[in-house]
Amino acid sequence: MKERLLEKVESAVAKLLAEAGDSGAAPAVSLEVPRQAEHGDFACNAALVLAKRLKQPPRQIAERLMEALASGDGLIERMEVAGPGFVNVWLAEARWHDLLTRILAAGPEYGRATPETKRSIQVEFVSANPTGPLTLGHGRQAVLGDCIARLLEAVGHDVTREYYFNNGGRQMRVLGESVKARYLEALGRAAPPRAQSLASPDAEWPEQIDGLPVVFPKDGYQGEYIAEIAASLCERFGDTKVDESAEGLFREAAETKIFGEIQETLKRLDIAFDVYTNEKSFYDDGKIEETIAALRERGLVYEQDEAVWLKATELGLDRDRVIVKRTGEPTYLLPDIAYHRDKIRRGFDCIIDVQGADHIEQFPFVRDSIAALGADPSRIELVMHQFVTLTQGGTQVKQSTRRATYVTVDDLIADVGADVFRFFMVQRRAEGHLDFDLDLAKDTDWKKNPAYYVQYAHARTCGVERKAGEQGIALPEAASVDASPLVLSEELALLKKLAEFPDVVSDAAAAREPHHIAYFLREVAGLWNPYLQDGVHHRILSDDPALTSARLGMAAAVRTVLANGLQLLGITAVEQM
RNA sequence: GCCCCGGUAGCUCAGCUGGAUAGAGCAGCGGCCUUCUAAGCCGCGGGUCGCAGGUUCGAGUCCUGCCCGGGGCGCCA
Repeated sequence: MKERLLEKVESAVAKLLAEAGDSGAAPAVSLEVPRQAEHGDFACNAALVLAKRLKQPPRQIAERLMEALASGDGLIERMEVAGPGFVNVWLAEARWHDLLTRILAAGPEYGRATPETKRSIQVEFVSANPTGPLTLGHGRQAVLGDCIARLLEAVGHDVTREYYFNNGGRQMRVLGESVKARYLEALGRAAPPRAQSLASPDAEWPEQIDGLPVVFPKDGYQGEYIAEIAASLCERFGDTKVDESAEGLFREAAETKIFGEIQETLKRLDIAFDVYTNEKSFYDDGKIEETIAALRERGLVYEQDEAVWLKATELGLDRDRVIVKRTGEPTYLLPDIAYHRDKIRRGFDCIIDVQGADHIEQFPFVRDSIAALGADPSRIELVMHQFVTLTQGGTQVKQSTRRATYVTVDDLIADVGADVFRFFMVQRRAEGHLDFDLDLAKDTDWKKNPAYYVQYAHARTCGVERKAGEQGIALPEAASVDASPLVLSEELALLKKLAEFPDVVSDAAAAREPHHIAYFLREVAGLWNPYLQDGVHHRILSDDPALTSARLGMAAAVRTVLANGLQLLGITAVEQM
């Protein structure tokens, strides 16, 4: 519909340019759905864009554009020149009625697209190290990354979801030490540090308490889950592992257990990764050495203060960075460069890193380093997101990662369910802070909850269709539905809204911004729920068979769009509530 | 001090890569509705789009400077 109109506009523009003897490339013109319905179904800015090229007042060009657009093909109902030189266009009602057939025929495919060039895209997200349960920040990233992946799939690309985690560094060593300390404490071989010592990094830290050594690391993981892992080791092994190193059994036991739980959490959110990559593998297969050698060959590496540095200033960055510490252990940066190099080599056309605001500083170093090693940096994108705050009863809920007194993704899923969780996490644009309103999310009467509002619109539609079935009314076939009885303004408004869906999807995919889908669905539900509710002025199931059939067709079209949109957000399109 | 992200209605936020009179939900107030599934409809109030310049036919949107909030600036990840 819009495409047909756009084609007409483009050829009209070409005609005007040709008449003016201008053989240059035609400028990009847009067709927008105006904010106000009085401005037509579409507003075209072509005359404004052309004004300079043709050296004529925009309104005058708009008049000529209208003449060029006028033809008897039944697409356009009427046009007007408005404002500074917009051409407002109203399409013939019958064209909107055609749309209904198209939506019903497309079904689950409506809104999906086939790209001009199919690309292979990797989306890396979550990537939390297995040191504890997923936090709300991870939860936001999980939903964001998965929705971006779903959008890219919907517009026809090959998508790989990947999770990268670090299981080699200091963090994991501290994890092992924390578990071992709790193990020894459980066996009475060590004393737990005092609460006030744990509360603050500056607090006093006695080496012994009541004659027992304090072995818990100062920056150890304080969460209850650590003690639970230790307790299960006690149960399995008794005191036979007191001499085992923290690096070995304890670290591995913790990693296995915690990573398993993270995967369970992701499963609850209906998120499945295709590939898990860990840092250790790059040590094992020599990619770390290879990367450092390549950087060295490019003259980007030097040694100073017994450490190995990356000469990032030579790449135009603001400072150099250590890539191998004095201890001989690489920093996080080096494996990250090796990892991204590996991604490029795996042949993805596009690599999308989804990262939290605390990680973004790292990105230019990685990107510019692998660019220096010959990779095309335009193939790597960063999608950044800000943190999540939790509000309950009008005040912020305090989160402390250090003390492990934070609300986890699992906690919230248990409270509000995966569907509401996903909706709330994806409904804001990523660059902004996200305020998770717990009261709203778990509102039991569901009056204000936007997630339920959309789901309900879908369920309610299914309800009407069920009722039609009970009354022996056949649901219309896509090919045979006659939508012409749909003449009410609210019905046409709905059809026009549904027509926007494919554009909304492709724009959201191109911008990597799934929140547009959430807003769009809210708008559709905002038109549809009132329509259904007002069963006095317009009932779907009426005495008039033609009208009933048309309205059932519209209901099916709305249901289709809601279901397809919810699918893009990974939210269940429930049939009954 | 430097870098990144925000600042739009009482609150939480959209604003489609520069378009017309800046929108939604919630909260408040006043009416109506009782239904195909409850969560419905209409109206009202509420805004110097952080501030000041600039770019142009046109700026919430782009540029510059400043103010406020968050995050970062490690031989942590």
